[in-house]
Amino acid sequence: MPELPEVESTVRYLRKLLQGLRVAGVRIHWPRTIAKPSPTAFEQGLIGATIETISRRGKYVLISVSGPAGQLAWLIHLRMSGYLEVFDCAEPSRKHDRVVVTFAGGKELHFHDVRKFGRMWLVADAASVTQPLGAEPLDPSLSAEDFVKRIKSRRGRIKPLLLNQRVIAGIGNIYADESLWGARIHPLAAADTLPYQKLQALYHEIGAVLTRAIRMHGTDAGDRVVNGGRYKPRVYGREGKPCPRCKATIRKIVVGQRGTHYCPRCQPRR
DNA sequence: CAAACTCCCTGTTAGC
DNA sequence: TGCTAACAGGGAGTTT
Repeated sequence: MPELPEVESTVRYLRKLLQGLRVAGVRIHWPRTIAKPSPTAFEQGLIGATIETISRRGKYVLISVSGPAGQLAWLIHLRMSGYLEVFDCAEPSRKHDRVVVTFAGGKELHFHDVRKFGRMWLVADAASVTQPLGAEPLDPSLSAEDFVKRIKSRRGRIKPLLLNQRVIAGIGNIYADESLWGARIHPLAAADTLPYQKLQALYHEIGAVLTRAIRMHGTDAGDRVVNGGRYKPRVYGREGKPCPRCKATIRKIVVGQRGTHYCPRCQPRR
């Protein structure tokens, strides 16, 4: 599932291939992919526009385009199973392609999304979509103190907090489990009672895990990611296998309706 | 405010 | 072999 590292990899990939191209056409195979505006308005707004900058906010791909109607923000969220692939020349739409954008010169961007949860927006201001997002975990301006403050100001268990995009943006189920394992924190720990040092460790662990995963182009956890990730999870998806640190058997529980993996020895409760 | 639940989706897998 | 049901999960929305 695409989380921050996978989205970041995708952004770097798109940046190399799409910058400066002019949109020639749009094929929408699954209209619900277009969250805003209507599919027709999306198509009309994009055609003739030029790709300027490509960046990331949380798990959103942000593409700024300039068209006859001025500056617009094209946002893409891959959700569960989406991925973006660029082709050098015309390519027929495949089975799970939901949106295909063609460019002058022949290149094409295919949005492939088996589960149909992925969404796109074309809006005047990206912030209208990304407004609710919390801090960027890799932004240098987010200090350990800020992070701890954000977490401590909330009640509730630590794992659902990490998954809450309004608190910290970009962390999904895999990297939440990986970070908590790294910081030796039990996923059910009450966030506001965790010692300062533990949360500081978590802050550093999140940065380290995400950075390492970006370097590996994300996780190879079944669902496909462009460029094929090589990040190997330590606990995620490793139920019943030995903890890489202490060899205890990794356990899987449900926290906030999400499968949660942890080491009962490294991450004791309380 | 927290947490549980429902919905959106389909490929994969377990069970029979 | 072939069927059905459970499951996975990001995020929005609703209910407890």
